[in-house]
Amino acid sequence: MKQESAKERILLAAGPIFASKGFEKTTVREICSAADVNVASINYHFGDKKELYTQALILARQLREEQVPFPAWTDDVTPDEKLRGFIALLLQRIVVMQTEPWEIRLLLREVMHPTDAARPLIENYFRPFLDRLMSIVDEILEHRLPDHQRHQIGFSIIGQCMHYRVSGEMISMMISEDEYQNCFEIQNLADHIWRFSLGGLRGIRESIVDSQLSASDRLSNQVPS
Amino acid sequence: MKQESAKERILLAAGPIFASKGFEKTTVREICSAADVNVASINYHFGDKKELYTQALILARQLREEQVPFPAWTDDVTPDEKLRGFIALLLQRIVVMQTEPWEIRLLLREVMHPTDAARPLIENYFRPFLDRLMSIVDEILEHRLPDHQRHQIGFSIIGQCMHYRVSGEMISMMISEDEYQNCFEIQNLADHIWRFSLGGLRGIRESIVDSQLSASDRLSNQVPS
DNA sequence: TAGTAATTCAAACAATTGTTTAATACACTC
DNA sequence: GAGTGTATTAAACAATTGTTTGAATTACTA
Repeated sequence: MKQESAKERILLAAGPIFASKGFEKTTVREICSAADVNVASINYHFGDKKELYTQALILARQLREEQVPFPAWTDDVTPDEKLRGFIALLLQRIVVMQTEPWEIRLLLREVMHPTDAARPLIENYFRPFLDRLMSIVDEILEHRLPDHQRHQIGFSIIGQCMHYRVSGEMISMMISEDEYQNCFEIQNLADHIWRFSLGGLRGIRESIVDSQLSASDRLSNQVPS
Repeated sequence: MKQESAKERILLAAGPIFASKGFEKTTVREICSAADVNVASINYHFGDKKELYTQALILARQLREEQVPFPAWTDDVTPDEKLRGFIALLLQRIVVMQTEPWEIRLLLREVMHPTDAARPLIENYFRPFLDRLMSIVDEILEHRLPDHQRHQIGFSIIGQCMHYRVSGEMISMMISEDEYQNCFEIQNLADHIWRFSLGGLRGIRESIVDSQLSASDRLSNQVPS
């Protein structure tokens, strides 16, 4: 009298396993063991392993169709504080990712190995991050830069965060375990990246002011020689 | 009358294959076929597949050291210029995709998914690289921060560069092809990352000055109540 | 040149993989 | 309740993996 059919149990068991180990390293026997079904069941119900993976991907997408919303900031939150919140959120959701549900992790895995035509999915997930970030940058700079500069700034901030995901293992090997435990927690990292990026932004803002000044110099305020 | 011994041919053949497919997906038979040796040769000369991988990594590092030595800066180069040079060098080493030598791909693979073979790599290759960057940072700040902060700064700069390598695909999805062609050349990126990082460093330097001031306030300049 | 050590080779080995099979158990209809 | 189609099972299968074996060949030395 099991609530879920064998097919459902396989699908539900496969998702998290695929999400954490990927397609290649996941064995059908492991899935069947987790789903408590016979080894032949995958082939009986899904045809083959690949089709099961596809179904798991589809299921993940259905379950996560709606975008995960960003926190809504009230009006009294300063742009600087928003940036701090954004960086912490990015670190939390994409870098650590343990807190993310398996559906997201599975989809993200697909993102990292861009073999399939899952392009729109990628856009849907990452585009809001970048857009949101750039609008915060606009606020901080009190100025909307040309797109390519906005993008470069966005990638500078995202890149700092992503590095802890992409090279996280290497980083943990390069510094002492003690330092890693104490100084590379999410909040520590968010603080540093926040400060570093605020500095970078301020430098850019000042260079804007300079260029504007020099531009107005050239235009209307020629210094008499 | 072959110039290269079987052992050498195996090593030379293994490098590019490991680099393009990774350790798991590379089969010993493929390597042996490429090296034109018997299947048993790997085990005879190297013991097992894993040791061959380690040797290939070591070779990659040696070749890379010879190919791209670090520039020796003269005394009149300012720390800021050194940072600019460092960033450009890093970008040049890791971002260029086409005509990219297998040594880089193999090394970067190890960065993202380190195996046991990564330990000596870190000590001999990556650590000195990070140290170099951090010493430049020390010069710019005219102050040696605690290690964890030096590391975080180093990772912030390296992370910005790495992002264009690791997420290059996603980046090209986020921006128009036109913008990508015109504004994301290596020199453009180096300029931006350089400026952004200089700003970040300046922010940190000022926070040092502030904390030193407030520290001296507390220590020797107590305000009479 | 004879002999010994090092190397190469085809073949087999053991383990793991995804998949198939054929018998059995179950569920449902008439 | 017999019959029929579906579902489950243990076992085997075929393919691939890294590795080992033992004989054959080569290279080197005394």
